[in-house]
Amino acid sequence: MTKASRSKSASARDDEDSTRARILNVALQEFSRVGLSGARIDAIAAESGFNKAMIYYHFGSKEDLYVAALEESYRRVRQSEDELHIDESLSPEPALRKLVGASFDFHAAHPEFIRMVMSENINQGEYIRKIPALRAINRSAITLLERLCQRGIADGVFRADVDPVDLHMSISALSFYNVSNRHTFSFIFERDLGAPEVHAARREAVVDTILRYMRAT
Amino acid sequence: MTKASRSKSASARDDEDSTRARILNVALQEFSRVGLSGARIDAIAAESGFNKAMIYYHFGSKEDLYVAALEESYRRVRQSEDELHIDESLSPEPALRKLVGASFDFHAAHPEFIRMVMSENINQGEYIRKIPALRAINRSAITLLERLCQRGIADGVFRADVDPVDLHMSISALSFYNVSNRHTFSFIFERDLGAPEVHAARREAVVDTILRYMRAT
DNA sequence: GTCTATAATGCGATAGAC
DNA sequence: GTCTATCGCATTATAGAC
Repeated sequence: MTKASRSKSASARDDEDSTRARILNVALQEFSRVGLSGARIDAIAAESGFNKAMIYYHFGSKEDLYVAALEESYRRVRQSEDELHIDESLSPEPALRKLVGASFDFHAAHPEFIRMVMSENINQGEYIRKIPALRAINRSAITLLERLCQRGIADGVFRADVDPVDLHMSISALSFYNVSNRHTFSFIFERDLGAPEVHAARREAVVDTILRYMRAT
Repeated sequence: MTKASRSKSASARDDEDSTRARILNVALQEFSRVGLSGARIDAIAAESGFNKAMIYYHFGSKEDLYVAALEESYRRVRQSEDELHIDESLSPEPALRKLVGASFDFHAAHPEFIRMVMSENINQGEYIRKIPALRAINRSAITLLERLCQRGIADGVFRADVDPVDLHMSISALSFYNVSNRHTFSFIFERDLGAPEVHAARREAVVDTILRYMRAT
């Protein structure tokens, strides 16, 4: 959508939101694509249909815009996760199976988020530290796992000695790597991770890995 | 070591190697620290004790220098891996346990390699594709796993339906994430992944995850 | 709020001496 | 092979008009 095609009928407040939102959307794409140092304000201006002055008017600096984009991408993750309701009526094993599969699918569906996180780790977490709100946003995932573990332990189907944060880390690692390292892995092992059969097989392996890890011995 | 402190007594050929090697070392650090777009030729020149012209004389361009650094960092990985001899006299389970632990330790010990790989995935693998030799370098890891799987299946301790590349991917994912996502994860979950107890516990969890995955049912 | 024009500097790359 | 000096463009950021 070019700037010319934007509706001009909204209120001033809506216009302001719309301008900010549009710039933020484009910025998120750009930072995700090439990282903080690789991103170009010129490119964000051109793609958003505004000029550079507008970006500085709304966001102050390139770094502040990056922080806003980083926060926005974590917020979207949370929103997507909230839409996934792990039914408490499901028994623990199928519930965990569903949750791990959803995590794998989510990562696969949001490469731009994975790239933002990679970027920020390249930055050694310098900017995420400026957004304390992100802690609360992410820790709901742990609460969910804690309850699930408790139910599974009570039912005798899960082992009792697993730390939920550790479990979360394993699920994330297996889901994340598949997207984050796609290019180098695909090249080296000549296996196209994007191919549907490969993708499906990998999904099964990941779910299976976690389920076996949790299974009471 | 500053340029002034370098020995001047070596032959011309040695000097050339030394110059190239020194620039390459510094470049590897710089690219690993901030990625291709974040790296500064000025910084590499200053840190190596040479000037920019020397870098262009030996490597041609910033991108060519990056490719050389990328190749060098993969070569070092291989070298380290070669030093790990998985004793064929070990029975399959202890051997796999040792191999996974070594992979975890290796990743933890070489954050600069992990950062190079992250960087290159941000670049969508554009530069690694120019180094076909890297395929051979990495696939020896698969051969090792294949033999190990075969022995374990023959002994009846490993399941028979696991693809070695898939297994390699899981081991890498769990080892890699621990380093690659250290900053964001540590911040969000307020768990210092660098702390010795946390590190050791995570190592155990990773080894255990893979062992349970492979165990014959 | 939004634009054009431009300042100010950063940065990859090279010329030319030794 | 190595240096100094500098080119030339890219890029962040701002001034000032509307």
